[in-house]
This record gives sequence, C-alpha cells and structure tokens, in this order.
Amino acid sequence: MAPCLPSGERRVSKNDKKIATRRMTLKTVAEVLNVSTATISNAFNRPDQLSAALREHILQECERLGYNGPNPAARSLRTGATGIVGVMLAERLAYNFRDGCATEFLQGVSEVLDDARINMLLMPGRDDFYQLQSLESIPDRYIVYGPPRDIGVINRIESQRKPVVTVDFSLPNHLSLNVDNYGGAKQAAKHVFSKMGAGPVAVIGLRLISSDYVGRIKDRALLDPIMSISRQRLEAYRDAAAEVGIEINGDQVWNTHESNWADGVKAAREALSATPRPQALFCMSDQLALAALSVARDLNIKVPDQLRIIGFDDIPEARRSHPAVTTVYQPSIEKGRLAAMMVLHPDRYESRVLPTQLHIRETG
Amino acid sequence: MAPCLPSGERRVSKNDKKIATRRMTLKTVAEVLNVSTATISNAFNRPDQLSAALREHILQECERLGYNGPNPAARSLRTGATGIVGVMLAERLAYNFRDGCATEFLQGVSEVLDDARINMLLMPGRDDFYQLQSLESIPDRYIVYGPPRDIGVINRIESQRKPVVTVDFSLPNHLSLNVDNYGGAKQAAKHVFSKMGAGPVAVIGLRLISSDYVGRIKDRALLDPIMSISRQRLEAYRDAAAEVGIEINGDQVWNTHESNWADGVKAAREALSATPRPQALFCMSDQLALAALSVARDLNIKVPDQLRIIGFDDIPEARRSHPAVTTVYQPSIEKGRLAAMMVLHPDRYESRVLPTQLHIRETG
DNA sequence: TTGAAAGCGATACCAC
DNA sequence: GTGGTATCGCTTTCAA
Repeated sequence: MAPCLPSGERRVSKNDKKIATRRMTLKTVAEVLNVSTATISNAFNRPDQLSAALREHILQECERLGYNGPNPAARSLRTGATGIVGVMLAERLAYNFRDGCATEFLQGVSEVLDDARINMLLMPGRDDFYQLQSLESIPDRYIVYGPPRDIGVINRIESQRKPVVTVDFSLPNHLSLNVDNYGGAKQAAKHVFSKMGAGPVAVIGLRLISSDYVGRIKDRALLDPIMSISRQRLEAYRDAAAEVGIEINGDQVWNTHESNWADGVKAAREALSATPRPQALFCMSDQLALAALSVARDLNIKVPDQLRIIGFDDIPEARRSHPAVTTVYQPSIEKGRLAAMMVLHPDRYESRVLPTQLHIRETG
Repeated sequence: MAPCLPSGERRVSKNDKKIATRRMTLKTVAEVLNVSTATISNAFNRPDQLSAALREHILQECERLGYNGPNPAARSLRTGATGIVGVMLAERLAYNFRDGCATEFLQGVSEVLDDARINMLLMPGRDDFYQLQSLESIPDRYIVYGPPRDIGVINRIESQRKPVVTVDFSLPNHLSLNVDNYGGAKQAAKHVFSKMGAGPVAVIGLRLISSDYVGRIKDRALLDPIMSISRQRLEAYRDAAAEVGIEINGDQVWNTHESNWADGVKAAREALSATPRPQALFCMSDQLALAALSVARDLNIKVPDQLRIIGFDDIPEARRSHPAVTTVYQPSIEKGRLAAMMVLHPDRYESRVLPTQLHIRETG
C-alpha cells in the first residue's frame, strides 16, 4: 500500500515505524535521536553533563515520542534506590483512615513529602504482606507509626539498613519521635481530681491489651509501657489517683479496640452503669470522649456537674462539641511533619519527645 | 588469623563467609543451597514446579540466611508487573487526609486491597511529580479519584494501557464509578423549597471554579459539569429553584476551595450577611454545613425556623450534631470498596452510578 | 561531550 | 523436577 518514497523520506518512515511499533525505552529514544543512551540518561539525571540546549532538545523529543522518563524498576534495580518513603502502619490501612489522630499525622507527613516531590508508600504492619516478596525493599527510608502488629516486619525493615524513624514508640539505634503521654495524662487527671476531689472514676482505654476485646480489663495482661502509649497514659491516671489516695483497678478500666463511636459507646454505657457510678471518665481519645458524652446525654447525666469527661488528642470535633471537651492536646500534624523531616535528614535531628498540653474546656 | 581447618570445615566456612559477606540474592542463596536459581525462584513463585518438601526446605533456609524473597525491582523489571494499585488523587495528598469523604473512600479502597494483600500507592495529581521519572509505570492498575489537577497525568496513565477506574468523573474507554449527584441535590433542594416556599437562598459550593478563591462566584467561569460533581449539584439546586419560580445567580453562590471549617465559616458569614438574608443554605458538603450551622448559632439565627441548612455526603458528624444536619447520603466507603473491586476485576464490572439518598433531619 | 559495555536481581524458556 | 542462559531497562565507568 505504501507508495515508494525517496530515501530521505524513507529514513523518516523507518524512524516513525520505530516510534509506532516499539515500546519506548531509553535505548529506542537514543536510536531515534541518534545519540548514545548515556546522553539520554544524563539529560534526565545529570543536567551538568551536557549542554542545556541539547538537554532541552532531548527532553522535548522524548515528550513528542511518548517517552515519559526512565523506568523506575530498571533505575532502581541499577541504583538500589527508589526515592520512596515507606510509612509503616501498625494495623490495617483502613484503620488509619478512620482515626482522626492518624489522619492528622498522615496529613503532616504527606505535606512535607509532597513538597519534596517524594512518594510515600503506605504499608500494613502485617507479616503476611511481605511473605513471598520483599516489599520492604521498595522504600529508601521508613517512618514506622506505632509498633507494628507483627514483630517480623520490624526485622525485615531493620535488615534493610535504611534510615528509620519510629513514632509513638522506640527502637534501639533508631531515631524516635514521641509525645509526652504520661505528662499530659497526669496533668489532666490531676485537674479533674482538683475539681471533684477523691471520687470514683473510670478509664476508657484504647488498645491496652493485644486482643480486640471491648470491656473491663479486670486482671488481663496489659501491653508494656515501652510499646504502648495507652499504657503510659493509664499509669499517669493511676499515679494521679494515688496522689489523692484512690486506686484505679482493673474493674474500673475498660478496653476498646478502636478509637471509634461504637466502641466508645459500648464502654461508656457499661462504665456509667457501674456501682458506684463514676464521677469522672478518663478517655484515651477524643473520639471515645465524644461517644461517652453522648451516652451521658442519653442517660440524662449532667456534664460536668454529675460527670467529668476528659479526652486525649484534641481533634477539631472536641473543640466544637457542646459542651466542648476538656482534653490533652498533642501536635499530631506537627508530629507527622517532623517525622517526615527527620526521616529525610536523619543526621540533622535527634530523638524527641514533643510536649502535650491540657486544654480545659467544659466537660472536665 | 583464621586457623587452618580440615577441608570439610573449610567448605562450611566458605558458605558462612558467603552468608556473612554478600548481600543475599536469589543467586547466592542458590549457591549456598546447591540448587539452581530457577529452583529458588520457583519455590517463591510456582509451588507446583517442585516438591513440597524441597520448597519447604528452601523457604526455611532462606529465612535462616536472611533472604526475604525476590527483589521487587528486579522482578518487576523482568515481569513488567508489580502488583501495586495506584490511587491517583486529584490534589495534594494532604487534602485527602483532611476531608471526611475522601478518607472514607480511601478506607473502602484499602479494606479491599488489604484483604487481597495488594499494596496501594497514593499518587498526587500534579505533573511535576512525574516529570523526570515515569512513576506512573509502577502500578499495574489505577483508581483515579476525581479529575487530576493536571491533565498531563491522565495522558501518562493512559499511555500505560493498564486497567483504570475513574471515580466521580468519567473518561472515554474506561470504567467509571459515579454517584447520583444531580438527583440527590435536586431532591434535597426540592424538599427545602417544599418547606419554606420560594424564598431567597444561597449556595455554599465547593471547588466550582479552578482557582482557590473563596467568595461569591458572580460571573466567574465554572468548571464543566462533566468533570465537576459540584457543578452537577449546583445545576440541580438551580433546577429545583426554577421549579418554584426563582433563580439562583452568581451573587447567591459562594465558592470554597476546600471542604473545611475555615472556608465554610468564611463563606457562611458572607452569605448570612447578604440582603435579603437567605432563608436556606445549600451546602455542598456536610463539613461546610456544619460550619454554617455554627455561624448561624453565633449570629443567633434559629435553625431551621429562620434558616434551613442542607449538606451533602452524610458524614458521621452530620448525624451527631445538634441540631442534626439534613443531608444527602452518598455511600463513600462502599464507593471505595467497589472501586477497588472494579479495578481488580475490570471484566466483571460495568460503569455505574450509585444512588444517593436524602436524609431529612433537623436543619432543613 | 559521547559511545561501548558491564551488571543490578530476577524470570522463564528450553533442554535435560 | 532441575539447570543453563538470554533478557528486562537503566546507570555508570572508562576511553575516545
């Protein structure tokens, strides 16, 4: 079908065929443009290795030819780096999209990474995800947000010998970023006791034990304070109670599995039907406190007159609710930003504990 | 330093040295175990190609040697696949962690992907992210959530010829998943007019124009209904208004850039100080409606007696607020789940429009 | 400034 | 069921 063309035309036609037929690679582009592969590579990776004009020309031609830049798999195989930051989450991913505190943290992380043009890979903390392939080798650096459910993934990450920043827990020989859970919780509890004196209290805890049980912890084994921020908060509540001469035992502490409405309502309902009824509820998240507040309303219990409620985190809803929730502020977004900066420049930072701050509002 | 050992020992020593010295690759493992590389590869990828006993042995040895499985870069270079699903977001990542509707969507997506042991890569919809490397070649399939800010990334994705599911907008030749924005918005507006008759109204819109301007749209150019769910909702409000004989013009429509408290407060404040004051506020998200509600409270305007407010999305806070917000429910989590299933099995699904549903509560 | 060539780590075909 | 080997696309040294 194709008419016979003069040789000049034929050459173009040959190139066009190359363009139409093959998938574009650095090599085909080099052939079409009649330069070496090294030159194309340099155009993308080392602007200083060739003239600005040539680089510009190459980049334009690549665009025209539909070559979008070096293949990341090949590049990363060659260089051993991907430029991706892994964000290892303690649980399933879905949980982190549900929890206000986690999303604020991720927001902070993504702000910094986005600005730096760095991609982030969200990784679940479950072993089965990494079993048959070493997914953990994709990122160049890691932010580990909370102790992963399966300890195996920690080993996999450590064996990579890449920069790691742990958040809300610590690992030997790695940068860590924590928040003053104990101090904040203690201050809040002391405030409550200073208002109400030594009365009965209950704690609505969050993942104090490793199962998904929701209810009184009684004498169940609790997670270690080193790995569990909730445990740190619990000890603070207990110490504050001890200072006014009362003891918080396992019958007055509820466990929830997730910081959500349903768990909060269930725990608060149980706690508020205990005898004697608690005069204060120490909740380990604002979400739980908000749920407790709604239960109190249903039960016609006046807050704060008959019941004081304190939360933790200081999410926006805590401030906006009526009555507004007294809570311990932690800088979640800032924590995310800082974690990202730390992992990008490990040498410029040291491990830190960020301050928390009691925000006294209407519920406690 | 090493003492002279009998040859049997020496062989072990040689292997140990291999173990200690080299980074583990499929090849070194094969050498140490004295089998071929193909066999190791098969142990990980094709259990049927070797005896169960041998496979078990190999897997155990790999674990002992600290070989965590095939390198994803090398594997993906060879096979052309990564098993990763890309979730392309319209804007910066941070925005999606801030917006209740987006996080619900992501929650749905991640539930399905997590269960399927598939990793997801969140990708910003900005061109500059992909400029010097074809990051878009990493995922095997794409969910595109809302029209990307830069149209260039669409081209990059399309040139990959991989399964694509678009959400909240459509692209020729790709599966799409939408929600009945027009129907829901119209039903809500009609409900409001049926209650209050033909009075002055205002619209608090969300990204109706492409800039980050917050204020009256007046006669600014609006985004096309094909690409903008907000525009679809606006047309629905207008049509419902027309049915009772009133017109909603650019002076009665506010634009916000983000569905957040600050933008909502600003727009609502302006809208409620207009003359004549609107008797109804049609808000394009619950977050905006909640902000408007709080402004009304500040201004001592009785809701719903003096002002009706309707939202969109039906996020949990809408239900829990006092008064509870009348809104249009859209199945965000389900939308996420479905998008994930569609992208995993494109052949089993067709493009769909999910129904929305008016939830009449107290504000409108 | 450019070109040739080695090799990153794995897979899959084909022969045994 | 196992072993040899070409190849995926790129980066980088070295020499020209």
